[in-house]
Amino acid sequence: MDSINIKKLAKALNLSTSTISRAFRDNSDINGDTKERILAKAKELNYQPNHYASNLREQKSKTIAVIVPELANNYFSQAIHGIERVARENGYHILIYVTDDDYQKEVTFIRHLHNGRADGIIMSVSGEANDHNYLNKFGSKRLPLVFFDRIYEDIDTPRVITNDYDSSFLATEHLIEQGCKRIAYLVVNKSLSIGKTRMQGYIDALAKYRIPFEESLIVDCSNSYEENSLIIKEALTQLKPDGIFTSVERLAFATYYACYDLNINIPKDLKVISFSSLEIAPLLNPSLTTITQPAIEIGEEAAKLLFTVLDDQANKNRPNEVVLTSKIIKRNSTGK
Amino acid sequence: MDSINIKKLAKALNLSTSTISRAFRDNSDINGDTKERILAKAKELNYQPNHYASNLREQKSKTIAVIVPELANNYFSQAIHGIERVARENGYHILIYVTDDDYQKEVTFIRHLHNGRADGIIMSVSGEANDHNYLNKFGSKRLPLVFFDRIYEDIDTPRVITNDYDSSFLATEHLIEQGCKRIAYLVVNKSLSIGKTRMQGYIDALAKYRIPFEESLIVDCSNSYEENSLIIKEALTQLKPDGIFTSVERLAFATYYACYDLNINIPKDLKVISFSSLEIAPLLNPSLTTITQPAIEIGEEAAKLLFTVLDDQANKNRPNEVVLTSKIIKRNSTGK
DNA sequence: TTGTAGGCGTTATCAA
DNA sequence: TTGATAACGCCTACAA
Repeated sequence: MDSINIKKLAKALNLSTSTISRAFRDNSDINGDTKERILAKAKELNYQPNHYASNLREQKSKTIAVIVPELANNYFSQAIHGIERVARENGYHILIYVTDDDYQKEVTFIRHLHNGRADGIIMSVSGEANDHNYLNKFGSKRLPLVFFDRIYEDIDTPRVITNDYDSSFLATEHLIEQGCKRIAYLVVNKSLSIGKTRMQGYIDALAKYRIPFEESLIVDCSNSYEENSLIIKEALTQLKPDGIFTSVERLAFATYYACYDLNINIPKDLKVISFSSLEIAPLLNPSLTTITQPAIEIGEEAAKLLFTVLDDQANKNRPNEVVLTSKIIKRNSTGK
Repeated sequence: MDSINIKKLAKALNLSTSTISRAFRDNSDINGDTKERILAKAKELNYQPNHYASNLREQKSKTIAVIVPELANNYFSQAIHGIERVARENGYHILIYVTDDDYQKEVTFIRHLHNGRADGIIMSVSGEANDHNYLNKFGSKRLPLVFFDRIYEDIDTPRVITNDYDSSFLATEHLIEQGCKRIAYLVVNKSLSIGKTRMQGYIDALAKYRIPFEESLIVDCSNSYEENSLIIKEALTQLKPDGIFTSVERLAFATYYACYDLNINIPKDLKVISFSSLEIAPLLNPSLTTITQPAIEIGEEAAKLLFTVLDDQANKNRPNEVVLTSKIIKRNSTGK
């Protein structure tokens, strides 16, 4: 074995391992010269304290795990970017787990992470329709956990969310002001809290303008591109809406494709607004009116919140909920 | 300390720690009943072998590190998705590092990773203009490393790339066939190998059609959105190209924005083709002709290649280079 | 088939 | 200021 470790470095310098160790720690009593000598030699030999040994000894990993439903999505990649930045600044590393919206994977990941691999978890959940109680099974041993965006309301843990209700209300209102009378709401799973909250804004905005709520205009979509394509085309031809509000970005894309195929003109025949973090929304044909969530900032806030908890296990004086504000950006897809 | 470990589990079951350990390993001699009893109790008590202790003992981490220049980019998030999938299937976890195209960060990450934290590295490089030799400093202790997309040609390590030269040649040829006579090539850093390879295809295609190569039509862009906007607008007004070929996705977006501002009609006044993995290229205004790299597959191949190396340190019978094929998808931005 | 014991590389405690 | 030593939790060679 030719790899370098603290013992070899100690021998090379005629010092003890404890002295070497001290050179790498800040608060230790150590002679300045000795420290420099050690660090110089360490650099020369490419020595770095073994991470696993340190972790084992110190019982922490300086690592946080990020669990997301999907990656090929502007929102989540931006959020991860934000998390990565804050983590890095704090000397932490991030592990990425993608559930593909599979509840079982989420459970497996979370269980697994409780083996000391991570000090904390940031998660956007996948299993709202399932049993969340598995998170309580860990009791006091549960890792610090922060939710963002998609959360379990019945689990008591800090969370970063956006003002979805308000945004949905305003989005619906915007469509109404632009002349829409039959507005369909496209959602991936309406029983999920994020779908529900966003839907409530839609319902209440309709009420404000005394537009009767029609159950059939709530279109429940799936995670499959092909299925959604069929569902949306059928909705467009059967329900004949003049406005569409989609709760997630990819349903807006699917709507665009469907309209291209069906020769429906956006915005003349149909106005479209969507939750989306797509940076090139202005380049779409037509440019897409969006409710834009501050994705990077959400990631940053989630990471900061987690670090607050990590720094401060005892003291519970930390916010339990951070609410960020989304912006409606009006573009041509809802023009007159 | 209320946390569970192998000793407590052993005591709870009146067994020795070695027996417990064996229950979690596949190839060990252990009584079937005992094993079941142990696993059941482990589940009950939420016990999992401590990852850091195992790693320390076994000298491997079952973790691979992925280093990319940026995350908010369809290409890289798709590639990571592919890597994640293959890693997961092999029981590996992935750590993500984003360099923001900063060479120094790359060096720091790589150095750091050599402390045992990861068993291997998959990287798309950031520092082609800099000194790559730092990678050789590790000698035989260097972690198994696989490059994808952006590589250092002078470092001997397996790589996954696409047929960039051919694609560029065909892309340029396509523009010529569509009637372009003055084709500008937009690149982020033309001294980088990926820029160079792609540029050579462009140059050779021009030559085939006896179109004189003009140095000024190579437009060197930056990483800043604002700067690029200025550079591209100036190029459009000064050079008056009738075709633009961009070596990376975001330069195509910048070109679109510039054309909107300058009232240049794509494709009538200017035809645009770009390397891009954007799934919604058909939804752009106008729909964008792309050279689409198989990003997810690239990630998968890179991961597979790394696992080949990990499984097979001694035997050098593994491919050193995997070349995947990109597809040109013709859309309206290069229409007549 | 199960148990005992030593060591993976580090750091904290204590003594020098 | 430095050194010796024990311990973090696990795995494996060896013994029983």
